[in-house]
Amino acid sequence: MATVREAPLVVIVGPTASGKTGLAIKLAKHWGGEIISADSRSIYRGMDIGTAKPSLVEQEGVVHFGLDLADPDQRFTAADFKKYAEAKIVDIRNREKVPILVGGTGLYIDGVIFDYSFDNSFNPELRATLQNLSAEELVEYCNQHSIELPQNRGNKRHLIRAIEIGGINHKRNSSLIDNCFVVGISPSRVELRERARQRAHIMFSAGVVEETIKLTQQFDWSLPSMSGSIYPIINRLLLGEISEAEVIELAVQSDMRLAKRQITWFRRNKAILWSESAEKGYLLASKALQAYKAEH
RNA sequence: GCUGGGAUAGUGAAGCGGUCAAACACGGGUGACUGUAAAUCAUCUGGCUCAGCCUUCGGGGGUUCGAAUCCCUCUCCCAGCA
Repeated sequence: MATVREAPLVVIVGPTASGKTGLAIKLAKHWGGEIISADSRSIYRGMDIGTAKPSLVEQEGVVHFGLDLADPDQRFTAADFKKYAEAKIVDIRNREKVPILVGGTGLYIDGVIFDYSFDNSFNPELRATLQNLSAEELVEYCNQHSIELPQNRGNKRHLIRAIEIGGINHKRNSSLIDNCFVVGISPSRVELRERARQRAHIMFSAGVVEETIKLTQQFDWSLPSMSGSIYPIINRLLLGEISEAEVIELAVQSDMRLAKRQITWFRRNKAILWSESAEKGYLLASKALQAYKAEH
């Protein structure tokens, strides 16, 4: 019987506005943990309020990694995140703390916990050229070059990626990495909607509009980092197209759609221990950590 | 009170005698997605005992083989005149 020397990797997943962040901080404070955020938007510097990034005050003194890793005009990928997170996990464990990976970006999470082998080819010129072709033409291209097609033939982005790597990446693991457990928070849709609405209001009083203005002065809307989040919606307010009340509605709507995609992604993961609330998720994670601590 | 315009599925909006359960957009559901992923895409969206059937196009009544589409009437909206 090999004894577990290292702390387990606690993973917390769930849709946006499910209360993951608060739960992770509570866990970290109680069990001596440090947090690694797995959120494809919180990695950007200067995008704080609009991405619901926990402020220093909200972090309650808990060490947070995964925040402010790149500028909005820098390229940062799931593979970059994987490398970064793995290093941090080692680092945290070396200091005998509990690593807590928390986030809603499924690809980031799975990259780490299923040890994805990302294909490192990246060809910006090819992408730019291919971008001018229609989905049908891209499918035709794949057929001519006998490149395996992605599931959705209407998805240009996936089609271009398939051409770039010469097919579909089939290196899949179905089992989790060792010494790791995953807790999923899945509140009801009504509750999520309510939380999203409250959050949108808070963003306004915290100054998202000012933050958006600052971002628009520095960055182009065509950047990947500038898509999604609440920023494009606020921009419509700045352009006088919609009112603040409409911004709230649209923000809630886009959050709910995001939540749906996140839930769909995570549902595939059979290893997740689901809880309908952050409170229950806390209990679940604590139980597992208790077992680990007992061995020490 | 008179004269014109209008009432269509969750919302907006086409249709203007048959091929209409009714275009399209939005909203909503489901799903895909291993180096853009808060992205990108697919699919469904009146009901049902679902290759068929049933109930819909403000209400009621007609015309017609056949109406959301034509006529009459009622109700409610909007514009102009009183």
